Amino acid sequence: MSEAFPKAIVHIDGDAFFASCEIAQNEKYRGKPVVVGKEKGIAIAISYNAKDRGVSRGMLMGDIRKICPDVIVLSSHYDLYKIYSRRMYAIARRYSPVVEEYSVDECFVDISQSKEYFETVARKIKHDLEQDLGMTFSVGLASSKTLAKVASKTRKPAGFTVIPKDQAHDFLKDVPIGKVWGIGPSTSLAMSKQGIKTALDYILKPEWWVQEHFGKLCHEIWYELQGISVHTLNPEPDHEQKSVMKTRSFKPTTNRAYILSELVKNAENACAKLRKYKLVAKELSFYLKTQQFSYKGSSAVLSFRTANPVDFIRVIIDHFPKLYSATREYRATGVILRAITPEWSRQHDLFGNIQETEGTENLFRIFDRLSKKHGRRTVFLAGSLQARLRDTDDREPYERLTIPYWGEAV
DNA sequence: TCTGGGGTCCTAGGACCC
DNA sequence: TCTGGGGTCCTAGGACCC
Repeated sequence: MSEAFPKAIVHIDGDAFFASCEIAQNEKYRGKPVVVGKEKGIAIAISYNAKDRGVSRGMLMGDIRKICPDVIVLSSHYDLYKIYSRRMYAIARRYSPVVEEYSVDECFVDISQSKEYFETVARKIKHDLEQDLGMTFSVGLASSKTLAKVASKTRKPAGFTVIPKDQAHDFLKDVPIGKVWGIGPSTSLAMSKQGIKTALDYILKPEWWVQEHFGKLCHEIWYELQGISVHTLNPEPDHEQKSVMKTRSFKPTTNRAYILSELVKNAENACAKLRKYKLVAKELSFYLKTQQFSYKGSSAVLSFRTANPVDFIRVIIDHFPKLYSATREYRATGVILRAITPEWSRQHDLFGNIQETEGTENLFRIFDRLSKKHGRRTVFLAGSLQARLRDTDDREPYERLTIPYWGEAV
């Protein structure tokens, strides 16, 4: 323990992580401009080499080829990135048991218990990561998570930055308040109205003032930026997921039937994801997003757990009239399933709802298998047909079959 | 980043109950 | 009957993150 580091937190950030994983797998790509996202037609991840050539996130593949003809375009392989991610966590755990798996390409490590100099340990972690994984990492060391994040961001890629507590002011005077972890556009705007431009401006405000003008989260950030740790690491290996969501944007429209069918499709896809991971859900919320980016939503709690879209679609159809206005243009819908538990935990309820829903759920499992065999979503509910027609260029005729009790499949 | 998709957490305000 | 004050639970929506 020292003055400079009452706690010692390391933040590790994989540089251009998805692209770096691809390069680590395939040495022939090293040093070349690599872009991941072929399947979506836009750049999801960009190697630093490609970044230097002017490629940016979200850029269309067509435009990328124009400015960078020798670009290597790859599809994304999330399973591969997960493997590298787990290796990253494992390497961090060589140095401390307290590792927070923050995201696929980032983690925090609390090395406060280390006997060596903190900086030496942090450098070793970085060295091991780069040696073993064949890619670079940006690493920050400080006495709080937020400050460690500021540090790792300071130099990229392959940066190594240390912010001792007593030097926080020097670093923060050049950090725009909106770049701080947890301060988004809205808070950033509110702060600039109060004359706060940089992170230093912010921590120089007295505590009472911060509490009076901003919420709990900002109050915590105020401490964190001074190097006083209030955000403890969450070392739970893989805390289970709390929600599953499916959303999709489309060309602005007022077409009621189409919007409803988008919702049905999202519900189907969300349930397919539940079934894939052998999960069931009890709560549903869904929303419509207007052209002006405002949201109108609704939610409901079912009396039983299910992965059957029909159960959720019933609710959606029920609530839809409350939300939809014929005079508004909409650009997206979303379906969120909450209160998620593993399938096997499902209890039978008093009214035997489980039987009823299990019957059709098995049907969906058969559909899942058909889809696996014959390509994505061979079979789906007629309610989402309109949403699906948009996706296919080849209007091949669908065959409809009517299934008793819950309507038509196509 | 004139704006994609998948997540988490916080909070204002209504409903309901003393 | 009208009234005040306070607590809890829930929902809808906001804000942020990667």
